[in-house]
Amino acid sequence: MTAAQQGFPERGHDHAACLLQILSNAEAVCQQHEVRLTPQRRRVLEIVAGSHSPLGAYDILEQMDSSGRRSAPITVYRALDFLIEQGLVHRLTSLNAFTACVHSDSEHIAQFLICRACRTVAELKSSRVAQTIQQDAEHAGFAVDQQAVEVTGICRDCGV
Amino acid sequence: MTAAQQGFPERGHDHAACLLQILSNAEAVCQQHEVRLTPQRRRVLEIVAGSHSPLGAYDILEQMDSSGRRSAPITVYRALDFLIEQGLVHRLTSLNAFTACVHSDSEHIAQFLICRACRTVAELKSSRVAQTIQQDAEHAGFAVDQQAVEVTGICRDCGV
DNA sequence: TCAAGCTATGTTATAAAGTTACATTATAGA
DNA sequence: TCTATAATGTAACTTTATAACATAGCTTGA
Repeated sequence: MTAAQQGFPERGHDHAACLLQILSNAEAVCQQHEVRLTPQRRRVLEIVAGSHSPLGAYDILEQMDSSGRRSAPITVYRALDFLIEQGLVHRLTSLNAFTACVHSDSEHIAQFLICRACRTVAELKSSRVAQTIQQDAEHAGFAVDQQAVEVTGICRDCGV
Repeated sequence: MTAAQQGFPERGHDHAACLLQILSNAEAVCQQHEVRLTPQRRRVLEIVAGSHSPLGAYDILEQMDSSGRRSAPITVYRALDFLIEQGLVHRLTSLNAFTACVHSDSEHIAQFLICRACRTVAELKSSRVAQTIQQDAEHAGFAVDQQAVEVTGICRDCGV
């Protein structure tokens, strides 16, 4: 398991390596799902994965125009929709921002820890949390589809 | 405990009564906190509490202009900020919408069950969920400030 | 191989959600 | 009643997201 896969990334870890891993994983996932990781979608994933803090759609858009030509917002949103569908990117509703999934090699329900000091986001991936929500919701007669758990606070590196 | 206080509201329950309860509770809370529940803030709370499904800021805005004069969005956002601060209203980030708190007489961390069929929202108010998140986050070295748990699915009334 | 159908992208305009900055009015306490 | 603070008004604007329709690009089977 690499640094990126568990809790907060270590400061100064080899991010180029973890980016490569995310991309090669994405290739595999798309092949398995029989969908196309087009250059555009790949580019958006690269940009999102290149940042430890979540990016807004318009932040991504800015980084898209390499050749001076500006893409339209819809282009980014379409790519993001695709990536989210494949489980390669998560949307953080409380921030209106997007972050690359670093566990996409295995099924899971993620929770997000958002540090309000350094803006870094980690996936908690606690099955206890997921199960507790599932059970308590069920007990209230509610059939769960989707869980969105976003926790704001201060990460280890920023706290003291 | 009234219908509004536990799980999903019963269909056809006396909503006028539970609205009154929310408002009288709001009066009490504001008195206790030594803050002012002005007519404007009270009006916004009334509108939000009058709907079982969460309302967007602009939905509230529409219902504000009684005398034909239209208020500016900022008016609604300011009132909402106040109400959220006092714990009288919650914001559902995944919907960009607002809902009146039906438990504001006691401190709690809420989770939200959002029915995607009838759009109704219930507060789960599970301390197990809150504690599990707290513990697992702590274990990852994360100091929690705020939890946002929004669960989408199908409520008892809509599921068969 | 080429045409038909589907998938992806381009283009333009617009909707929806939220904020900034500054002026004015109301309220409470000295 | 004066003053400081809190609340509201007003206008413009930013940010986030989607709609509608046109074009291009793959792919698959006759």
